[in-house]
Amino acid sequence: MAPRNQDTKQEILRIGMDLIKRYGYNAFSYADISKVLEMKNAAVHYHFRGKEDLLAGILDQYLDDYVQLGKQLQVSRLTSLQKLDKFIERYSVLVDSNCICIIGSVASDYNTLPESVKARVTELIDLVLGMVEKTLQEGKKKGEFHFTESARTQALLIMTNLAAGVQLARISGKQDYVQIRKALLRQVKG
Amino acid sequence: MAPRNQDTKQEILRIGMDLIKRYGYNAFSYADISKVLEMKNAAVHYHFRGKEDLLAGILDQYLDDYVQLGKQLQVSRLTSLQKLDKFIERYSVLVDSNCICIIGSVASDYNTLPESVKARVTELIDLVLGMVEKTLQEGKKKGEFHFTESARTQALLIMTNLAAGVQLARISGKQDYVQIRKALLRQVKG
DNA sequence: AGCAAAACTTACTATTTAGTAAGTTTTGCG
DNA sequence: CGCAAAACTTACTAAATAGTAAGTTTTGCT
Repeated sequence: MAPRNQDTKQEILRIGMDLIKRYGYNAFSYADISKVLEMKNAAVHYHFRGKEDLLAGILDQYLDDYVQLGKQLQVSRLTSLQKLDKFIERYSVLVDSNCICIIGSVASDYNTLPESVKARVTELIDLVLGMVEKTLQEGKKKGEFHFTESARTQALLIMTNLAAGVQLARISGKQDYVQIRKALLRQVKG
Repeated sequence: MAPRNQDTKQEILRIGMDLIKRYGYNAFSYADISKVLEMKNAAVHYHFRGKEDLLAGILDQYLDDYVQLGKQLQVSRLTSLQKLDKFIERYSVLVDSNCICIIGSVASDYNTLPESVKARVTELIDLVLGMVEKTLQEGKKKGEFHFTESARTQALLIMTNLAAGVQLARISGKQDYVQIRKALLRQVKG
């Protein structure tokens, strides 16, 4: 049975995020969400005035999610490699669920996004890129990593490999993603 | 003035391709095309029965385009590096025109594409990936390149760096793309 | 010039879309 | 219990969408 009451807003966010990762921002409607919840369109509008607000909510939650992950990693005793792997693991999950990453999804639709959310997309990319860069920097200092590019550039390379890697995997299969994953780890390990 | 007659079909393909690279398959309509041509919706339907057929036509043309490039490179006296650069140059042009590559665009929308065109997307990826792989292989044999991954894997890395690189560039600016471009060239040069 | 095919326009349809206003039910709280 | 706010449903718009059928114009060819 579909959840009710206060959970509904969270459920809408969850379903919306899944739809974006699966089909993209321009390919889902309020009806898609309300059908899953066995509710009416207007119920979704009650929680989020418009699709614009819904997207903003989804991005905000995703931002929070990554801030959370960042804090977790900071207090953990994981090696830099393990931290990087926790990040990469998120992409592997996407491949197995036939999805692409939110960043890649909204980036592809960027020119069609409402102006009010574009800033959030930039913020999200800065956050994720910063996290990877920091982990790389730290790992290099500790002697775990041995890449020659700047940490920022190496983070860019990893991000693009993964983002496009999951996009490719939906078409040509998981094997290509696996190869990319292995190769980028070899790159940073040196 | 908008072109007429036999050129119209080609114009529709050109405009459609531009719209896919700029906004994505799900974010443009027949009206967008007919407006540019100063014609009616039905005129576009005369040349392409449905959006599905239009997409198929666009992908076919893009396939032809790449086959052409492949032949050109084969008979040319360019070094492997110059060949690779001709390929990369296509992505630089995209960045400057606020577009992403067709492959990345349809890959992001893959789950929403009509079944009849999915095979063409696979074909396109195989073709492009094969071209890059071949160039890398050839360059390594000639001593121009010195990468350690298999040519296939290295081609995958380059493709994903470029595809996601142009997606990223629309948001965070050209500078990131330029860094990626430089770095991937350093990678293959060894 | 005449004619047939090609290249359109006119005039629609059915569906989906985001969104709204007003009314009803549910829920938790004093 | 009673009541107010929260969480919905009902019942709609208005606009955009892909698509179609039938009629008109344009074009190239003999």
